[in-house]
Amino acid sequence: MYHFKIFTLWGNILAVYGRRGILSLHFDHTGEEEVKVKAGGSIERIWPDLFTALQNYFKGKRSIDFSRFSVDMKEYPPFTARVLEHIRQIPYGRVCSYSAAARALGCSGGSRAVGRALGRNRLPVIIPCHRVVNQDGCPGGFSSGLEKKLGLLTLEGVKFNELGRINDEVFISR
DNA sequence: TCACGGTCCAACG
DNA sequence: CGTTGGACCGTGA
Repeated sequence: MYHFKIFTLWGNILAVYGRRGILSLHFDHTGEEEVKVKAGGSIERIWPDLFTALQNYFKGKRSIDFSRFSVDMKEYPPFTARVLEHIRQIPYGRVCSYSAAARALGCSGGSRAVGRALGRNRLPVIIPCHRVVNQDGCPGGFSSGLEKKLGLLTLEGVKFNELGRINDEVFISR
């Protein structure tokens, strides 16, 4: 298992990387770990790319796409993994509701289960769980702090109307 | 089994 | 519109 630190406008991020792909991202990382990149693995080809993608993303560069990075989902329970893989397809600056995601996975009525699954996401931004919101356009919850969710959505240009809701056209499905 | 969520819906006022 | 109570579903203990 490798790990390395990434410097962004939103602070330091620690990325943990295994043989199969990225395992987790940790925000607000203030530790002093050295960047560890062992020779011979595939990581040194991947990480400069991830490094710049994240830097550009937090600079506010539009439509940054993280789908080319391989992620390791082996540790997630089956439904959770399916939820995470599914919501990975939500494009930059768009959103979808918890219930629509549940429905798409053949689990209509499982909106709370979807929320619970998203709360276990160890790969924020790369797996954009902040793009899943309540059906009525309200932001919904975020286990690591709602301010972060609002910040990420705002960074992507998502606007909230006077009632604090996201308008219809931003949704890919409801 | 049971309790717990990043929810949803209908029924109020 | 805002609030409230109950129902729904996957996990982990």
